[in-house]
Formats: sequence, structure tokens, C-alpha cells
Amino acid sequence: MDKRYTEPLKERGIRVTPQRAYIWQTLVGSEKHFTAEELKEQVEKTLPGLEVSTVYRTLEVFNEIGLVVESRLPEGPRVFEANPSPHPHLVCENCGNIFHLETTDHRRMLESLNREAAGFEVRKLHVFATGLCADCARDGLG
Amino acid sequence: MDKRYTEPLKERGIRVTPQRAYIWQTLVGSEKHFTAEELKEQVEKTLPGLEVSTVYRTLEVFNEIGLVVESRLPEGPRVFEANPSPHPHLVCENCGNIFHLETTDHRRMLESLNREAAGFEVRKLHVFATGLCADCARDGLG
DNA sequence: GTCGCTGCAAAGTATTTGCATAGCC
DNA sequence: GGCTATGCAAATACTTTGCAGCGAC
Repeated sequence: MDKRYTEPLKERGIRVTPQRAYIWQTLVGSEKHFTAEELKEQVEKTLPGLEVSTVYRTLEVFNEIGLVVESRLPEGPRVFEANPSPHPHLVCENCGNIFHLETTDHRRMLESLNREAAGFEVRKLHVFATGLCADCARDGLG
Repeated sequence: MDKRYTEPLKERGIRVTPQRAYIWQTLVGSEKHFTAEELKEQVEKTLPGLEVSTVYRTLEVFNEIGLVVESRLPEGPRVFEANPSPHPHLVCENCGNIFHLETTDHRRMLESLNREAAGFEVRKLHVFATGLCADCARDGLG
């Protein structure tokens, strides 16, 4: 297994197992979101017999040590992605596709929230929007 | 039943039933969030035998006609609240309390998202932050 | 009277947990 | 070798669905 996928785990002091390494490889190998189920299916090609419960437990650990970020979109199961810079998500109401939006507004909003929140210490900011993606909007759907 | 709680339903062209009217009454009677289960428990005091499935179906209808807004917080079941002006939610990582934040940034962010989203037509914007509420931050928790 | 809403029961989906064993350090 | 992670199976939490009868309009 490529050290590229084991080092980040070792560095953060968690035990390195094939399951964890391949799950991590899958996450960083794509900028996509994954559900636990999708990760299981993907990694299973390399590690037959992998269980979803293992994936969930792994994602929980990864989340705690900051390797992944979790989002609860308006529909469907939770999705996870490798430690991205925080960004808004756009979910199409029609086709269900998820889009990532790189933007500078995120940090600004976090800062302004902290200012307005009157004592609440904001740590993470989650933003998602629903609407119609370009394709579906063009087709006049929704 | 007070017309105050039946009119909004009638106006929007949905059939008025006791279940719907009391669910609506509960929602507008408090600025809180409710889970489907909480609504059931509350309304059941007046309408014994009310089913959660009815509550879910009602909330779906209310959502479609814009009477309620739904949020998926980082933990736990979905929550619903009576048609508020859109606002960010703050969820305390320690005590789990949910705070509402009135802010002008919401609209601004929606507009700027629409500008940046390259063809994606943003309809609804959901913002929530996690962190520590004033009380828990003061106690040095988390 | 018609058609939509409700209760009831059952199924479905997403996620968590307990326990014995395997395998990392 | 000790202790944690995994597989397996079962349980739990949340939500949806099918259907028959009731009730709003």
C-alpha cells in the first residue's frame, strides 16, 4: 500500500489497517462525495467482505481527527469527502446531482456569524443550497 | 378550532382536517423547532391516537405549500418550523441546543451564490453552524 | 357522493451496537 | 502479547408506503 495513503493516518496516531488505508485512498482519489455505502462498494473491489459498519466506524474516526468532513444534504444518506476547504454545496432538486462551489464567501460568512452570534463560538459552517442545476433549468424542469 | 389555524390551510387550497389544524397550531404557537415525533406527542394531547405517519405526511404537504421549513441538523431527526424568514441555525456541540440567528447576511449570501453558481438556479439556502454556545463556552467545555 | 386524509400495520432505509476473533504495533 | 479494529448479526432510529374506511367539501 502506497505510503501516501498510510502516512496521514499514522501521523494522526490512529492504527493503520487495510480497510482504513483503502477507504482513505478512495476518498482522496476523487473529489466526489461518498456515502458509506458507496465507499463500501468501491473499496470492496480491493477488500472483499468489507462491512458497512466498518466504513461507518472508520468515517467516524476520520471525522474526529479531521481527515474528512461530513454533510447532511436535504435528501438521502450522509455524505463524506476528504478534508476539503469548506465550501457550499448545491443540490439539484430535479436530478439530485451535487455540485461544489469554491467561493471566498464561506470564510466571510463564518466570520460575520461569529460576530453576530452573541457569544456562540462558531467552529464549523455548513452551507447548502437547493435549486435547479444548469441542465435541468435549461430543460424547464422542476 | 380558531380560524387563525384553519385559514392558512384553506387559503392555500388544502383540505382542512383537525390533525392538520392542530399540527399547524402547535407549529405557530412556538418559535421552536419540532421533530415529527415531538409534534405527534404535543398534538396527541388534543387528538389522541394521532399517528407519526400522519404527521410526516402533513409536514410534507406543509412544506410543499411553504407553510413550514425543514432542516437537517448535523445530528438527529429532521426538524420543522413554521414559515420563518430564512435564517442560520447554530447547534451547540456540547449541549445540543439549537439557536436561531436573525441576520441580513442570508439574503446576501443567496444572491452571491446565485451569481457564482454558473447556471445553477438557487432556490433555497440552508445554513447551519456548529460550535459552542455561550454557556458551554464559558464553562470551558468541548 | 367523491376524493383525499387518516389510522394501522408493515416494510424500507440509514445507522449503531455487542461480541468473538483477527491482526496491528 | 495487548489492545484495537473488524466481521457478523442483530438491534435501533427514522421515515415511507399500502390499504381500507372515514370525513371534508
